[in-house]
Amino acid sequence: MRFDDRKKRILSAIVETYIRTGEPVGSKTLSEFPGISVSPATIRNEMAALFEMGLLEQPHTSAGRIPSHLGYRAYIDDLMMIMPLTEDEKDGIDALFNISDPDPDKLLSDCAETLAEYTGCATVAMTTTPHYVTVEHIDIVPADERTVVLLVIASNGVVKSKVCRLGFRVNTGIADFFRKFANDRFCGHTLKEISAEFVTAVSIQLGDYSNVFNPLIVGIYELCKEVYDGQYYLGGREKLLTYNEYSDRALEIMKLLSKRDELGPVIGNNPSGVTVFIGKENSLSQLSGSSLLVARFSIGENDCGTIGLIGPVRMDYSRLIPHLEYFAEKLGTLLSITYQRKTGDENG
Amino acid sequence: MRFDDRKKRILSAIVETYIRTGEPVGSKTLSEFPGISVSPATIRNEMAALFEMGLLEQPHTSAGRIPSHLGYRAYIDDLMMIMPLTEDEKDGIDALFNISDPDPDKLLSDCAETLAEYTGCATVAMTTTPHYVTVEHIDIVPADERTVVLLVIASNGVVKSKVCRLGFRVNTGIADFFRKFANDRFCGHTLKEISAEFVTAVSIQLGDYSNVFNPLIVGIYELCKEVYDGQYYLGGREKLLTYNEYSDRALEIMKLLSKRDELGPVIGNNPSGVTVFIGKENSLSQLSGSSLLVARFSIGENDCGTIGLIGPVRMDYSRLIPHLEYFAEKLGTLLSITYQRKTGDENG
DNA sequence: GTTGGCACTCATAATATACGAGTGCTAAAG
DNA sequence: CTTTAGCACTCGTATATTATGAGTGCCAAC
Repeated sequence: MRFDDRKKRILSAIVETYIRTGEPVGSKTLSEFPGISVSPATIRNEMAALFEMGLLEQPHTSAGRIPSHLGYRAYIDDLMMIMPLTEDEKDGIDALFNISDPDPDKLLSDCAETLAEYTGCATVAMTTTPHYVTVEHIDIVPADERTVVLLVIASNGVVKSKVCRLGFRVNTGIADFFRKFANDRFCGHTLKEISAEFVTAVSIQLGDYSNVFNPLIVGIYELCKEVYDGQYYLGGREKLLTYNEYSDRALEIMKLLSKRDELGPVIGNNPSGVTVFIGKENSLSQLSGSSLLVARFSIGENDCGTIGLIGPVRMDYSRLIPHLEYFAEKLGTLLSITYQRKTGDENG
Repeated sequence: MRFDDRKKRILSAIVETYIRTGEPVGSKTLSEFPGISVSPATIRNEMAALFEMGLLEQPHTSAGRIPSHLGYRAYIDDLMMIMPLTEDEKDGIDALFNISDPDPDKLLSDCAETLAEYTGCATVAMTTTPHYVTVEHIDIVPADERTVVLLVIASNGVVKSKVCRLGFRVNTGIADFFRKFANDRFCGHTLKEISAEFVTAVSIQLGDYSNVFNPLIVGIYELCKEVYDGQYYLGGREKLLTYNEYSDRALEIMKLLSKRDELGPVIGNNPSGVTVFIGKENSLSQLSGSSLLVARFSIGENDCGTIGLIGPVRMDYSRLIPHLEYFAEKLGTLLSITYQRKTGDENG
């Protein structure tokens, strides 16, 4: 049984119609398609063949056909026509990101929200930090009599700060001492290395001052952890409620999405470009009724995070895939404004 | 018609049973209540009286009664027995907040999430900044060749920082110049005053350097705005899906909650203690099927924010009110660890 | 004032019937 | 060999009908 051209056209028509209407597609409907000019009976024969090939399913005897997971897969891999974004569409998306001086974290959470609004799907946005990233510099800035701001700058350009209140008055001498101490002990170490044990070991080197400086040491640990863990934002989870596929599963999925531990590994380990997981292809059983689209984004050559869409299997792949791709690209571009590392160019 | 003791006991029993079961309560069920030892017929007479008084409603002729909004109001204001939290319960809540060195913003968002988990309601947590709060100090810290960290310290003790990348190399001279300039222009002004116009006016005073320093000036503006706007966090919106009251309204309510513009004013303007809005008492029409509990929290004497619960009108007020109150109290205590202002005590 | 008795209401569930979209198969036409 | 019309069959959905029972309101008796 050959997967000939007419079968392909019929499968495409079924997938596209089902995505649009949510109703099983029958032979009569298909016969009215422009590209398919044969009688319903012929189409029924073809559909029976496609069913044999595992590309279609039948909810019940007297209903039309819907695509199986394999059917979607064939459609996405071979049949679908991806429409490149028009310049107008690109401009529209660009306008959503029109912020003068984006804070990287805020940019990412905004992106999750915007992407959800734009696609009607739930979204995830997360960053990942490579294992080789090290602490490049630590600074401590007296801000108030008993308040300092602690800074950790990582080798990938990420800077995090934290306000620490101390039990004693801070003068420049103390600040200078601690700055030197902290930089000596932490700089050059990878973020991954800086565990609770590592920090304890450093702390005891302060001897009698160990207790006094403990809030600062802990602060450095927390900042390193924050940088290494990266961000994890969700957007538009409530969008799922608009699909009746989720009428009684929405709560379960919404809970799952907020579990970074579960979703993070699934989303974070993907090649560049857009990857599609259709229904049962998802490793998490709770997602078997959903499709997951993920796209990695990068700053220059450095892969640094993922954005993802979660929606019903019956989602508009041909529209969403290029849009997700463009969002990822845009995000990388915007982040590189903030994260471009120092270059040889030193004038200005 | 007197609102005598037996009527009160019957109303209480109806409210409590309805809250527990979600089903209209009938005379037979009530007759089995320990505190009510009269026959169903007598109870029916009393219920007819309570209905006349507007305290009960009847979904249809052959169903039991449910409390009207007035009925809930009477129950909450006069009849309900508030159970003070046991020490065990308090310890349980305290344990949820067991963080060594809380970041204030994170503390608030965690609180929203924890409170939702604890109560099964959707939650809001927000801070408000009084109009009189001023900029106390601005600092600029070179962190990297072209990177500085900008700090704004407000007179209420809130410190916010932001990383700024600049188009030129920063040395201590430039940093010192800008620090002095910024402090001269901004310190002492209320956060409210620092508008876009104010910032533009300051910027042009830099003359030829206006463009060069613009990212920093804008950064200060954004930080001031961030402090003045305060935080707004939501928690556990998906909890609403567990109540069938929301079966078809969940999306609408979930969208409403994320609109800070709409909910903020309603939640932010309340006296201290716990305030209860039952169903139609809410000024937002979308909340007419929900009840809203809000509690203000404060640092020392300074009122500084609100936490709120949103759930079905049929919520367990007698349990939730004291719990919300304790959460607010706890939050104030924990925040005061971070936000305690400098005192006369200078040793250490 | 309280209670048992009883007819009445009405939401819910269960059952029966009708409808129709869509199929698979067969046999005839191309 | 492919395509198509015809037709009996399936089965989910919609509609109508009936039964059930929880709960009420009212009345007369205690």
